[in-house]
Amino acid sequence: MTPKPRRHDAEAARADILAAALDEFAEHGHAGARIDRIAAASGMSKPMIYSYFGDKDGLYAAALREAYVQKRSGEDALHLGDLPPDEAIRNLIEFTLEHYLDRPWFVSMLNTENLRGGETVRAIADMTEVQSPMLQALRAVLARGARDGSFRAGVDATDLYVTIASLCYFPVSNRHTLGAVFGRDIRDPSWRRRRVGDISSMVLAWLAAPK
Amino acid sequence: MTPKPRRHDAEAARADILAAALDEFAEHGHAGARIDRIAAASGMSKPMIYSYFGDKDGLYAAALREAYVQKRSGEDALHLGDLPPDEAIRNLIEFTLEHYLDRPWFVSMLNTENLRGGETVRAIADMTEVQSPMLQALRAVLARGARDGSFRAGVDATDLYVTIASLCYFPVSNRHTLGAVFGRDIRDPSWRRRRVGDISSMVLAWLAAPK
Amino acid sequence: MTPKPRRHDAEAARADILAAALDEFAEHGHAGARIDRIAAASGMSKPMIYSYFGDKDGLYAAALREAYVQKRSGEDALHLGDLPPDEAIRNLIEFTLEHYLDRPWFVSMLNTENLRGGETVRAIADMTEVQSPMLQALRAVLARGARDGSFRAGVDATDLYVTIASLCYFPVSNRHTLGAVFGRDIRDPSWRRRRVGDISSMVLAWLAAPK
Amino acid sequence: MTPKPRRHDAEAARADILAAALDEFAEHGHAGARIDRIAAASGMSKPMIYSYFGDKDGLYAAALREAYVQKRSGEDALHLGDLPPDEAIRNLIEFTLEHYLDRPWFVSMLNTENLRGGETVRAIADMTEVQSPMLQALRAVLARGARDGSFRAGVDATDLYVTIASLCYFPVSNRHTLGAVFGRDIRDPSWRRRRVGDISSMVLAWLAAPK
DNA sequence: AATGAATGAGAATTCATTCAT
DNA sequence: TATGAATGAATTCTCATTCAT
Repeated sequence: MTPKPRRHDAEAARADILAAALDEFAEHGHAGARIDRIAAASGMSKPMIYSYFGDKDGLYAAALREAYVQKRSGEDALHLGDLPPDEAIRNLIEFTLEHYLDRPWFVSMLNTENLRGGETVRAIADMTEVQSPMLQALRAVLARGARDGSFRAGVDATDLYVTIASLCYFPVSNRHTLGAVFGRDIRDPSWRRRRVGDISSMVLAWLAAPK
Repeated sequence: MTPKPRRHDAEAARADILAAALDEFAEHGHAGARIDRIAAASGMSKPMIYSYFGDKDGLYAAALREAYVQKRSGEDALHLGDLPPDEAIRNLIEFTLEHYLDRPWFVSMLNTENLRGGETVRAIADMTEVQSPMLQALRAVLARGARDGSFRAGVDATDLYVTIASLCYFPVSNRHTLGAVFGRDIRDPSWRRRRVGDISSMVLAWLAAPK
Repeated sequence: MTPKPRRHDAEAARADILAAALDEFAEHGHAGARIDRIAAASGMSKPMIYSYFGDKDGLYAAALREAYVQKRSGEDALHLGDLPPDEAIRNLIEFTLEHYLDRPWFVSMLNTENLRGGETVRAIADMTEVQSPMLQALRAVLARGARDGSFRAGVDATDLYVTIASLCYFPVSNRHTLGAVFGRDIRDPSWRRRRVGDISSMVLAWLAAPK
Repeated sequence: MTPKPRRHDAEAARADILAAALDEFAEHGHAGARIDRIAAASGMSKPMIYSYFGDKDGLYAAALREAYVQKRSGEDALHLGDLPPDEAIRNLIEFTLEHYLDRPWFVSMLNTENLRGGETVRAIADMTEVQSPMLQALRAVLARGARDGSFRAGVDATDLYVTIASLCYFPVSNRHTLGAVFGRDIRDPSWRRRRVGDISSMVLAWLAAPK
């Protein structure tokens, strides 16, 4: 009768819960998410969840944060600094769209949080920090592009980031309404390919144009 | 306390309920919306709401439809056909952004519906029809532009619409997360002005470019 | 513009409502009955119903009374006094079973009222009176039978009535549970025919037996 | 006021709820039953009830089933096989009447279910099975009686069962209307005694008669 | 330490009944 | 007067959260 080996692995438990929470909040929104389902999906008991995350809002905040963290780690892997300016932009665009498409919970979490008025992002102290490396990298790319003449000067990195995000986000975020109203779905590979091309050329033209 | 006098006007009642519902669903999402609050805000009793709209889902569907209908009536008022092609595009962009900004419930309703997987838009039979006049108008504008040389040929109207919507939607839809993460808010008039300019020039450049 | 001829026929309206109420209460019981459905089925507006019958309980009481009244008028038509004793009994049995089967609301109303503890029958002042003609007729039949030797003396009319009612009521009242549990249904003509025979012979044997 | 201590015993909780439900449904019918009252009577919270039984219908079905199960366990205890045929019948009659009288919820549940059209019994898969032991026992008794000459041959066990049930059920089921209309109540001991005698002699005469 | 069992505080929905025209 | 419109007061059912073992 050896005692059942305890899975003293608090880290893994936390991660399991978080993953399940991300899915649940993304799929149902904040109000629609169910702690019961998160427990079932993560294989943890509800009291465990509460002991790790305090309450539903705490869990939600952790999930939201996790979404940002994962996005950032993807962006880090791009190594924009190693590429020629226009290729860096093209890669960023492609990565952004892929990321949105492959991780539906990211877009959904942002939607959910914005629906809620941003209460929670604002409360997560270090959010700005999570994004700043990307902005810095972008700034460097813009500077290099300006220097080598491929971009005009004076482009704001945040504006650029917002532009790219806008063009990639909307067709993913709104894919259901677009599908119903226009019969268009970003997941259709041919439209998607064309769209990536259009977005890239649009953004690069805008960066190039001697306004 | 004298009891509130009962008004007998079905049409007005329906409209009041719908307006309140639009606000409520937009502000809290589908699951977070409360019939109680809609009743209070519209000045109607809950049973009336149920008698007019069946159930929460029915009310939600009516509100979503109403959002689209109002958008369309704004688009109709643009009379794109009466303007030179590039001005038509500029006007459409400005209108789109204004509309999103002035009627926060529109963007929120779309977000909510997409969060829900589009179940409801798909069920509203005539949704495609609501949008088609805009597409036809755009097609005409594109044709005129191609004829007079200001636009290249072969641009798809839906692509154009999606592009404009993307660029206008994201900064509004995501204003809270953008605010927290980048300190940028579309409602800041100066950024907004610059943004409209950027969007217009970007779109027009893309339409003009002999790809 | 001749004025729309008013249907000054309060009697007919009352009767329509009552018929609909009988069906509704019988089919759904007291708590399950819906005034809305009664209004729809009778073609009368709800305020009309209230003005005629006061409230739901008033309507229920009226419907219950109506059920008894109709039963009695059927019994009156039997003219038991004109038949030889054993034939009178046989006719009564047959009539009772037919009546139960053909007017499902009768059995259902009795069930409903008993489920409610008889509160309402007790409140309907003249209920005893409704039944007494039948009892008197039965008493006469029993007396004639005793005199001509076909029945034993000393049989109580109420006991006889209860016996007959018991045997006819149960297979109708409980037809659904009997159907599910025994696969027996009184509406199957062959079982029904046999059953009437069995009941008759059982009752007559019991009346005949010099105990 | 100290909070009620929570008991942790699923089995007992289920049983308590079921007992309370049986009383409630029997006393008020399906539509008239109140989950609130069942919760109060059983000392459980409403959510527990829902977690054990799903919804009101589920609870009702469980209660109905329980009524049948308890009846059957009473029947099993009769050991009809150990008694001379006529005594077996007499015992069954007495048991049946007693059971109906002592457990008012049994008759009421059957009434309620029949009022509802038997929807639920039909859905309870194994209902037929619950009754078949009784039928088999009766068949054996009839066979023995036929063999030893006390009963005629060819009597159908189901018919016999229905006959006995009819005679015992009606005065109990309809005790309130009978009381109001005839002033007769089965709970009056002297009538009851006479009635049991009458029923027994009637049934035995019917079984004996060489038709 | 883990978790099955439990619940308070809502939330959607219904229905007998009454206004107000 | 007749009735479409309206609602107070339940009622069923849910869900985040906490016991108690």
